[in-house]
Amino acid sequence: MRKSGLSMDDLARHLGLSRATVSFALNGRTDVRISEATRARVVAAARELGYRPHAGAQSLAAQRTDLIGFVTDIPASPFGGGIIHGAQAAAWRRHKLLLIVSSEGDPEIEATGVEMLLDRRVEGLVYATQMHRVATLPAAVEAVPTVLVHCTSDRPGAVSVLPDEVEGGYAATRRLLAAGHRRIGLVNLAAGLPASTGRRSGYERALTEAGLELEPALVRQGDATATTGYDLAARLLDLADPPTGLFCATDRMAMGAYDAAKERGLRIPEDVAVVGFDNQEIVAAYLRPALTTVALPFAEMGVAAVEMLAATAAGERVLDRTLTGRLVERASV
Amino acid sequence: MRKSGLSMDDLARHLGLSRATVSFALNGRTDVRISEATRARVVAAARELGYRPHAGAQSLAAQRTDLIGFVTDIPASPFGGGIIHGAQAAAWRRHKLLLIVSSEGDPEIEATGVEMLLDRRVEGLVYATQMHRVATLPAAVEAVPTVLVHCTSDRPGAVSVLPDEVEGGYAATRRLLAAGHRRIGLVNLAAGLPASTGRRSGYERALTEAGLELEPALVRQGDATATTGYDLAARLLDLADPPTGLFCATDRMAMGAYDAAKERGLRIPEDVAVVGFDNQEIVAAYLRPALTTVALPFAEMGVAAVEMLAATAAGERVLDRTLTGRLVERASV
DNA sequence: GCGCATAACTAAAACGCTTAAACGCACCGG
DNA sequence: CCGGTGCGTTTAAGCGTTTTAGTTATGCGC
Repeated sequence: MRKSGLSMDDLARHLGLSRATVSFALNGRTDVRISEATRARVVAAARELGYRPHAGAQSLAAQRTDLIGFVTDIPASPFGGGIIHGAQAAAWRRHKLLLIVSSEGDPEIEATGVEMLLDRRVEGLVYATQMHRVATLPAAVEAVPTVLVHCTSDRPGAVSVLPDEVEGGYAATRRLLAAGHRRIGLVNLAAGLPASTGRRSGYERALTEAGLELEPALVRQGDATATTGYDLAARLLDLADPPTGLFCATDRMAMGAYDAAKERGLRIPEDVAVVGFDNQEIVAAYLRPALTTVALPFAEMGVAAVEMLAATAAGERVLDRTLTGRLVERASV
Repeated sequence: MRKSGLSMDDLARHLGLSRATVSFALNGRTDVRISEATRARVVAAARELGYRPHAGAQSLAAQRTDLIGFVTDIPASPFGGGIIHGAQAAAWRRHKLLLIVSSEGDPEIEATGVEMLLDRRVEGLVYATQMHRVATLPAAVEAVPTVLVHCTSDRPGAVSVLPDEVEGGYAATRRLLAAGHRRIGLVNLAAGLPASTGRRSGYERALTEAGLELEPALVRQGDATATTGYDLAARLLDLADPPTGLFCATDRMAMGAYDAAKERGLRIPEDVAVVGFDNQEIVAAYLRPALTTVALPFAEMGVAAVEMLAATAAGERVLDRTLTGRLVERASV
C-alpha cells in the first residue's frame, strides 16, 4: 500500500500547532488573524510533506461540495463538445468541478445519473443536449437549481441558454448576399424544430432587408443527413431558374449539396456558392473546397450555464439567455 | 431555501431506531443481522421521506470515494467518445462515478485537473487520448493507480489498453481482397505513428498471405487530412497500372480519396473500391456511397480500462491489453 | 501595577455517515 | 434455575475538515 497521505491533523502535530491554525493558514483566511510567520511555516510544511486537503471532508464540514452536475447526450458526438469545455472552464474559475454524466440519450441512464449526482450533493445541474430541442427532464432535477443548454423544457423554473438561430441564419444569408447572389436557396431542416424555424426566419429577414422577394420554391426541407441535402440541393439546382447561392441548415446537408453541385458540373464557389451551419470541423474544414459555415457559440453557452447557476446560488433571479454564433469564412462562397 | 434533505439521523429518530440499524438496513448488509421486518420498515420510510444518502459523508466514513478520475483530450472531438461511455458504464456497474477532466490537450489543464482529482481522492485514474500516441503524464498521477487508453507512456507501472491496429489493417485489406482486388493501394498516415505502422503491417500481412507481392509504389503516406488523402489517392490512381482498391488509414483521407476518384470519373465501388478506418459516423455514413471502414473498439477499451483499475485495486497484477475492432460494411467495396 | 485591548492561537463541536464492539434478551439444554 | 447461544439492536469511536467561541500572552495607557 502506498503511503496513504497525511491529514491536516498530522500536519498540525508535526508543526506543533492546532488543526484550526493550520486550516486558517492554508485557506488564507483574512477574517481571522494568523501571524505571517506561522502562515508561511504552515504553507511550506504542507508543500514539503505533500499535504493534500481532503475535498470530501472539506465538503462535509463546510457544507458545500463545489460540485456541479453536468448531464448530457453530447460526448460521443462531434456536436457541442465546446459546451463541456466552456462549462468546465467557468466551473474551475469558481473552484468547482464538473461531475459529468454522459447519457447517450438513454433516459434511464439519465435518471440514474441524476440520482447519483444528487447523492453527491451537486450544487446545481447543467443539462445540455447536442440538438436544439425540447427536453424531458428526469423528475429528480427539481431538487436542485438547473440550467438547460441547447434545449428548453416546460418544467417551471428551468432556465435555458440557447444559440441565436435567427441571427445565425441571417449571418449566413447575408454572406451570400454580400457575394452578390440574388437567388439564394435554403436547404432547411424539417419543419417544427427550433433550429429549422429560426434559421429560416433569419434567412427571410436577410432577403427581405435586401429588397428581395421570398420565393417558396427556393426553400426545401428534410432531415439533417447528407443524403437529404443531396436530394434537396439537386431539386433546387435543377430548377429552370436555379439559385446561385445555397444556404444549408447543416454542414452535413452541405456535404450532400456539394455532391449535387459536382454531379452537375457546377464549381463551388464559382457557379454555386454554399454556406453551411454547425461548423463541424471534420466536415466543414475537409470538404473541398472548405465550407464557409456558421459556428454556434458552444463554449460561451457552457460558460453562461455555469455562471447562471452561480447567480442562482447567489440568490439572483436568472433569465433565459441567447448567444449568437459567428460566421467562419472558408472557401465555399 | 429548499428543504435541505433529511439526514440518516433524522430518519433513525423518525423510526425510533439507532443510526447504525438504519445504516445496516439501507446498505442491505448481510454480515450483520437485521430483522426482515425492520429492514423493510426502514427502506419504506427512506423512500417515503425521500431520504438521500450523502455520498460525501459515506466516503469519509467508509474510506472509499467510489470515484474514478478520467482525464482526456477527447470530448470536443468525434473520436473515441465511446471510450467515455464504456468507462462510465463499467464504472456504474461497480457503483462508481467518473470524474471527467476534459483537457483539450492543454498540459496545464491536465495538471490542474489531476490535482483536483487527487484532492477528491479518486481511487484510480484513466488517461485517454483521441489519437493513438505516446503520452506525457503529469507527475502527480504517480499517487494513484493509472490506466492509459489509446496511448502509452514510459512511466513505469502505467498500464495501457490499446486498439489492435495490425488486426484492423489486416481486416480492411482482407475485405478488399475478398472483393477480388489484387492491386491494393495504401493511403497511410505519416510514418512513425503506432497507427501508421500497425495498419501498414496488417495490410502487408494480408497481401502476403494472399500470395501477392508488396509494391512500395502502392503505399503512400501523409497527414490525416482529406486534402492529403486526395493528393495521395490521386497519385495512386494516376499510376500507369493503378490500384483498383484503396485502403485509407483514415476516414478523412478516404473522403479525399473519394474526390480524387470522382474527378477521374471513377465510380465507387465499381471502378475503385475504398475502405476507410475510424468509422467516424459523420464522414463514413454520409459519404456517397457510404464508406466501408474499420471501427476501433472504443467502448470496449473504456470498459477494459475501468476493469483493469478495479483489478489493480483488488491487488491483481495487470498487464497491457489489446482489443480488436471490427469492419463496418457499407457500400464502398 | 492594574485593567483592557488586541493579536495569535486553541478547544471542541459540528458535518453525515460506517463499523467494530458491546449489549440485552429470549430461548435452550441440563 | 443457571449458563450458554444467537439474534437484533445500540453504543461510540472514528473519517478529515471547518468554524464558533473561547483562552493566553503581550503591550499599552494611566
